[in-house]
Amino acid sequence: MLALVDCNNFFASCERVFRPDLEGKPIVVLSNNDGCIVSRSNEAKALGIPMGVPYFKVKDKIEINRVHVFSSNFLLYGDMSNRVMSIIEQFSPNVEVYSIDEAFLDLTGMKNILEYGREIHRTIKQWVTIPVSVGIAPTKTLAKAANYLVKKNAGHRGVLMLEDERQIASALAEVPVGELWGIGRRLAVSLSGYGIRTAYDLQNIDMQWARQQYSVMMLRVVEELRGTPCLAVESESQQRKSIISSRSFGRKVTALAELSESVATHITRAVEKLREDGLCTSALVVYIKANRFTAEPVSHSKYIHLPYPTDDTSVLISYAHAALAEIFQDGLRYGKCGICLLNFSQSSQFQYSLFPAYQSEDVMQERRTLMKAIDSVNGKWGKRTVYFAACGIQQKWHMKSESRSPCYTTEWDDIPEAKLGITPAKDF
DNA sequence: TCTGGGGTCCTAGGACCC
DNA sequence: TCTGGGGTCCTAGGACCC
Repeated sequence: MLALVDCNNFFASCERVFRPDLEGKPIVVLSNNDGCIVSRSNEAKALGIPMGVPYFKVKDKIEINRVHVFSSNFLLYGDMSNRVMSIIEQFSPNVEVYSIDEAFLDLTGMKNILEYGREIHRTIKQWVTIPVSVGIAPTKTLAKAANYLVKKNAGHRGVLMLEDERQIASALAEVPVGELWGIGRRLAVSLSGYGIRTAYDLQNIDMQWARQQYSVMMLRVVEELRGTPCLAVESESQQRKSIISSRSFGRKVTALAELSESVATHITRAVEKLREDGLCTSALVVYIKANRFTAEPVSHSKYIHLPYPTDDTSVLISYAHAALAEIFQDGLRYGKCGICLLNFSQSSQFQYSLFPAYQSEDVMQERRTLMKAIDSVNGKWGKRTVYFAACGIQQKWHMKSESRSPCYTTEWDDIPEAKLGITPAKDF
C-alpha cells in the first residue's frame, strides 16, 4: 500500500498560517503577474470563483464578497512545503516529494495503515496548521483517486483507504474520468465520446481496443486502476532536465532592446538555479511569442548547441542575444519571451581545459567568485536582482528591481562595490 | 485595457548527412 | 533521367502534470 498526502488549497492555506484571522473567510492567491487565480480557499470555491480564471473576470465578484486577495509568494510556499515534507518523511523511509504540495509514501509492511494515515493527517495539522488530504491505495493512480474523494466528501475526515476490489470499484464509480491522474481535458472529451465517463468505466475497458485508440500511457492508467502498480514510489530525486525562465509582459513589446533586456534577466535567473544544482548547460533555447489570445499567435524559437558546457552568465547572455536577434522581427508585437537551458552535465573543472578560451584557470576562478557574489547578493536582498548589463552595451554590473515582470523596469543603478563585496575585473 | 510559470514527454516534418 | 533509406538536428506544437 502507498499513501498520497496532498495539501488542501496549498497557497491559500499558507497565507492563512500567518493570518489566522482569515480562518473561515474567502481567500484567493494570484499567479505571478497577478493574472490568474491559482489557489482558492474553500469559501472562495463556494462563491463560484473558478480555478485559473483571469483576475479581471472575477474582480467584481471578489470585491462584492470581500474576498482577500494575495499575490503569490513562492518563498513562503517553498518554506512551508519543506516543513510539511520533513514531517511526512518521519512517517516512512521511502517518500517521493512529487510537487510543492504533495508526496507519496511507501507504506509496505505497515500495520493499521488507516490509523497511520489519520495520524499523518493529525500531525501535519497540529504542527504546521496546514490541512491535508490522505489517500491510501495499492497504486499511485488509485491513491490520487482516493485523494479526490477525500476532498469531495467531508465525511471521510481527511483520510480514505481503498483496499479490496469491491470497495475500489464502488469508489471509482464516483470519480469522473477527467479527474484521474493522466487524463486531461482532451482525453476526457475523447473518452466520453465512447461512453466512458467514470473511472469505473475506464477500469473495465477492453485493453486491445484501448491500445488501438490511445497511447501506452492510457494502458498504464488502466492497469493502475486495476490495482497493478506501474509507477513506483521514487525517493531518489532525479536530476532535472531543463530550466525554464519566462514571463508574459502584460503589454505589447515591439523593441528588440526591450526583449534583450528581458532575455538577459531570464538567463541570469536560470543560471542561478543551474549553479545551485552544480550543473553546466550545453544547449539553450530562446523563444518569443505574440499574445496567445490573438487570432494568429506567432511563436519563434532558436535552439543553440553551445560549443562547450558552461555556467557562465555572460557567455550565455551573449549567445542568447545573438539568437534573439535572429528570430526577432521588426513590427511584430510580442507578449511573452523566455529561455530554456538543456543538456546538463556536472559542473567540474576539466571542461575548461578542453577549450582554448578557457585555459586560464585564474580567469575562470575570478568569474566564478564574482558570480557567487552576485548569487549571494540576490539571496540576501530577496526581490532585488543583479545581472549583467543588458544588451551588452556596458561592461558593468547593474542592479535593478524585479517587480512584476522583467520588462517593466528600465531604471538602472550601478551596484555599490561595498554591497557586492568584490571588485569586478575591468575586462569582464 | 487586463488572460501564470515551471516542468516532462511525445510527435511530426524539413534540412542535412551518409 | 530515374531511384533509397536511416540517422540526427532543429523547429513547432500539443498533451499532460503541478
